[in-house]
Order: sequence, then C-alpha cells, then structure tokens
Amino acid sequence: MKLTEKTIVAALRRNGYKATPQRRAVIRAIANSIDHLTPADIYDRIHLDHPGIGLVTVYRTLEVLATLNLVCELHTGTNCPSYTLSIPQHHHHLVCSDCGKVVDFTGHNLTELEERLARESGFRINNHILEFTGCCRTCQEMPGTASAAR
Amino acid sequence: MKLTEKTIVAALRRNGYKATPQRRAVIRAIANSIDHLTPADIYDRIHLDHPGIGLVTVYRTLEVLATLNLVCELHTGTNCPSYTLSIPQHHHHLVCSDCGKVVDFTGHNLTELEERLARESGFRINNHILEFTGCCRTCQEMPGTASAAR
DNA sequence: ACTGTAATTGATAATCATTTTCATTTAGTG
DNA sequence: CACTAAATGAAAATGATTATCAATTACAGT
Repeated sequence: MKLTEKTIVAALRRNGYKATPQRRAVIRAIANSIDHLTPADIYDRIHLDHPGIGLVTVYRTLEVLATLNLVCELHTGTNCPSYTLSIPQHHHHLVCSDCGKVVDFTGHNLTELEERLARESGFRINNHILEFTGCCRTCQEMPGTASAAR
Repeated sequence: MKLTEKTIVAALRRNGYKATPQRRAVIRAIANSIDHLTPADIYDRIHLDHPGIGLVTVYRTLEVLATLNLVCELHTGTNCPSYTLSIPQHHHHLVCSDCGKVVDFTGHNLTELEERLARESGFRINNHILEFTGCCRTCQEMPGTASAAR
C-alpha cells in the first residue's frame, strides 16, 4: 500500500485521532521529502508556510504516527532520531557514521524470525529496527577522517 | 571470545587508549551487570566505590568502547541508549515497550546480508542494530495499559 | 625508578532534545 | 449548531549530551 496524505488521515481517523491541519502539515512535510527528517527539520519546513505550528506539535504528531506505525524511525549515531513515511514498502537502513548519509534497502524479510521470537518469548511483537552502520564509499576515499584512520 | 575486563583492557591498549582506573571501573560495572545499563546507571553504580568519577567520564568511556565495538548499544523506545558488553557472543534484542524489559536473542546471522549490502552499496560496514519491539507476556496480561487498549 | 608528553580527567557551564503544564482552541459527532 | 473530548501553543522544566580548560596521570622511553 502506498501511504499518501489521504491514506494517513484515514488511518488517524480510524484510530480515533483527529486530522488537524497541523498534523496534515507534518505528514505532508515528511511525505514530500526524500530524506529522513528530524523533528527539528520538520518544524523548519513547516514553519515557512505555517508559522503558528510549534515544535511541540511536531513531536506530538510524530508520536502518534509512530504509534500507528505510519512512520519509520531511524536511529542514527546522532543524538536524535529522524523519520520517513513507511513507504513505498517496509525497508531498512544503511547509515554512514561519518557523513550521515542514509541508504534504504529492502529485500530482507524478518517475518519468520519475528514469528519464532514471538513464539519463544511470548511477546506480541509490533515493530523492529534493522540498521547497518559503516562508512560510505565517498567517506572511505576521504583521507584524514576518523574512520579512514583505522 | 569472552570479553573480560582483562581482554577489554588489552583491546584498549592495542588501539592506543590508556587503561585508566576510571575506564576499568566503567568496564567492571557493565561486566558485572546482567542488565543493559544507561550512562546514568553506570555512573550511579560506580559512584558508590569511586566518588571521584564523573558522569562525563562515563560518557567518554562508553564512546571509546562503542568505537571499538566492545559494547553493544541498545536503542529502546526510551530517551537514552543503554549498554552491555558484546558477550558472550553477538546478540540482538527484543524490548517490551511498556515495561522496558529486554530479552537477548542469538541465532540470527546477518553476515550474508551484510556482505550483499557492502557489495551493492560500496559501504564498509562495521556494525548493525537489530531490535524487535513489542509487548511482553506480563504486560499483555495487565489490563488498562496503553498496549492492552488496542 | 624517573621523566616527559600526550592522553585523560573533573568541574562547570553550555547546548540540544524532549516533556510537562495549563489555559485556549478546535475537529468532528450528534 | 452546539458540545465535548482531543489537540494546540507558549513557556518553562527536565533530561541527556557535549564543549571548555586547567590539572592530573598512564605509560613509553630512558
């Protein structure tokens, strides 16, 4: 399924959340960006068109979207997470710890593992994180950086 | 390989880091705990025996240990990461988002995927995170919580 | 064992991210 | 159109992490 603003708004309503203009703006900001955005990134982009929307609202909206698994959260080495919509399909991440570049990848299915774990542990599993960290080609060729020194 | 204080100290030296009493204390605190510890947790435990060691030093030590892949970092839903030694072998995590309980699991090998990704992306990959989040059996049976309400 | 030096530390303050509080506003039901 | 619970904005509080810098210390080399 493709997650458009419309789909997401429907998902909010279905779960008893209101579709406010503020939430729509946050959703649109994420949907229109190729990159993963931090809360502050989203705030900055929204703020141009909607000076009234505060950073707090961005945080609150992201919390709701994350609860409904509508956004995918990226835990880079940096000190705050960033977000994209869970589109066009479930994907995982490869992050350069030098420059922060993020490459999405698909094709690794964790369903079977998830089922095994649920069976063995008794957990009801509802999400997962799979991220590889390393050094991208560009940074490898750049001398003098922390990771090139290894 | 089993990571004892001795092994870790050797790894530090081998990489040009000094084995200070402060660092040893941090290592021992992590090694002696079954649980994953946050920087503040570690600080608290150390502080009893070594009142002189500051939280800042804990952060700095963890940074070094993480760089050398001697500790494994856990990104729970909470607002700060926690750490264990990378022993007895590489493992992954299953986290209850209600009570924070962490279950380690092994037996899922990502080497093949890692190699494929390295080949396709040009990254030199040096680490990864694999975490499942959900609701543990105890919390599922507890009525009135956020996740039981679903 | 002694010395020199670069690495490390501790204290403090600064910064950055996130959460709380609460009075006001508003989406969406009926 | 009115009502009500949910959502918002502003400001302050909290919590985590990082920067700065002078003082200390591990350890390599004598």
